[in-house]
Amino acid sequence: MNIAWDDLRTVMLVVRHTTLAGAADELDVNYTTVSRRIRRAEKSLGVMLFERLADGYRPTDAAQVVASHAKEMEAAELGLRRHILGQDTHLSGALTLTAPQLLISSFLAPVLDEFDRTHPQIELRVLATNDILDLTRLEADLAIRISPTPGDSLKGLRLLRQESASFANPELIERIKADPTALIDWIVYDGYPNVPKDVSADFPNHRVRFRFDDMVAMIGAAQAGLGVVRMPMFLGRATDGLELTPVLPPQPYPDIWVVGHPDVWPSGKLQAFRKILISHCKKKSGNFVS
Amino acid sequence: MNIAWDDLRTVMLVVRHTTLAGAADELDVNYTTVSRRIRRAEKSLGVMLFERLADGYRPTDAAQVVASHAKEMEAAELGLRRHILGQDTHLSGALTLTAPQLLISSFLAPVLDEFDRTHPQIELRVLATNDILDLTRLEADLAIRISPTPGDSLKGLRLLRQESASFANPELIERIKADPTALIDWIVYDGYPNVPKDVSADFPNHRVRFRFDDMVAMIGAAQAGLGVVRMPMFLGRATDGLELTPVLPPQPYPDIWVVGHPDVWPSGKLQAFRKILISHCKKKSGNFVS
DNA sequence: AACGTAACATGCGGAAACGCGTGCATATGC
DNA sequence: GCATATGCACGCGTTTCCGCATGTTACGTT
Repeated sequence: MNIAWDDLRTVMLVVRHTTLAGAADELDVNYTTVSRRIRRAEKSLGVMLFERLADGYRPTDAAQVVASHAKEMEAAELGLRRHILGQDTHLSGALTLTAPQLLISSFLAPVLDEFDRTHPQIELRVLATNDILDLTRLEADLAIRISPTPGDSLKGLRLLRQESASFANPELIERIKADPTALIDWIVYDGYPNVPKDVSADFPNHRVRFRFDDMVAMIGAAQAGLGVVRMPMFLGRATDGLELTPVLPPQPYPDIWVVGHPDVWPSGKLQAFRKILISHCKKKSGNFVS
Repeated sequence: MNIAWDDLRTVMLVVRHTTLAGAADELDVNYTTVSRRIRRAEKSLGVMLFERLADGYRPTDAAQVVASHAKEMEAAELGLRRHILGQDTHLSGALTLTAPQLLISSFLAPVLDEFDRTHPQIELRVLATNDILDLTRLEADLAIRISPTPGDSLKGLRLLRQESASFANPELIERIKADPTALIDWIVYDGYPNVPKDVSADFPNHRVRFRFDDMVAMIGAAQAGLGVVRMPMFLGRATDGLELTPVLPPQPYPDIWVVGHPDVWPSGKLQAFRKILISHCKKKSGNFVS
């Protein structure tokens, strides 16, 4: 009654993906191998783990139990890997960073450039996504986030306090200036689907003209003059064809943080990155407030 | 940066055994394989794990870290195996039982006999030892113990309440009877190295003649007439050549329990064994008290 | 109805992992 | 001081495991 730990891991991944092929991808082996490992696991445990169906493997109750225990094992493995990463002082090898796309293109690019020049031995991988990656699972080593807090069980440093304001293309701004009482069109983000509350009393008439789920698209629409956009100060300033308009006076906006898992935080590579990042933020902090 | 779980397990076992050969035994592979797995683990983790010394592998700090996380993984694996065992209703396959040697030879043998006749498909493995095996680690499925409680986090049933008393060989008993005031020689157990406190007032003079660390040897000495022994009632009664003597009146003694891990407890095989065990205990309970 | 897709099953050849035997170093015992 | 035991390193032959190519089945589309 001895069961190979790798087979338990394989069972877990098949339960998670519901297909041999999916599990095989994550394991970086052929799905045939996954099939054989499942068979071996069933034999060692003396329990049927999956019903073989045309559209995939359906886990039995026993497989769910195996998967839940394997998940605990995986958590321990991740803990180990984080610990080893955190103790690693070498300034070489891979470093994975994640940040919102717009923050990278409009602000972080120089940091990446300087970091790569300073530490050419470190291969920096950047995951530019608005998704919140799971640093506990090491989906990334370090994240730069726009958020009021660093998040549960993560360590963080506040890099920048920032404000938001309203931006539009110059022609639209001229029109508004010419007649402040005319109806002002807004382009708003799905997350905050209304006209901002604190608009200036000088501009009494507003309506939502478009709602977008993507900030890049909103920027394009604003550049085309389709309306006024509320966005972080730094982003409006960094975007060609947009200018500040006093329709919405500057107001608080979630801060920019660099966050990481406490286990990984002390790593030499992460320290090195934070050093360059922080010095860059100090230099540029003026761009983020009025 | 992908590490095979079986390699982590192997590192843990080498840390635990300090030698390749020891780990290999437990893994049931050749020690050459262990050596190769260690090397592979060091390569995947990018860390030295052991100093190769003449008398074994000495773990580095990194190996201790690996081992401690692998231990968490092992705990999860054991949890899984216990759960599967506990859900198993088949009345076939292996069942491992542990009990003190003397309890088996003097009382439990008929239970084993009846169980084997009733369930010939179940291969019963009996670990006759005074050591407290770790049921959490599945060193045994079920234990019969002489103890005041079932023990931490284990489930248990009290099988029998019992008393102890003093026994000696018939000639010695005659001599004591002839002169109750003469000096009485005791053979005592290392765990309780003095003459019992509650000896009868009719026999005022005692001394410890021998101390033993093994009950079987004590019985032999008592049979040879070397002294009086305090032992559980059932044991004295079941031993040829010993008889009850009133030097020490019957007094409380730790109860006999059957204990198991709660995860494993519901298993069909365990239920079947307990059923036979309990009915046997009910029949024989008179042997255990005065 | 024919076709395409997305699953898994199966058979085969090659690569990787394994076990065994041997050799070397160090400690232990007579 | 020599024999023995224990523990690891290394090389070789074997077994096992794996990836690839192909076959099969179910489902959906045209």
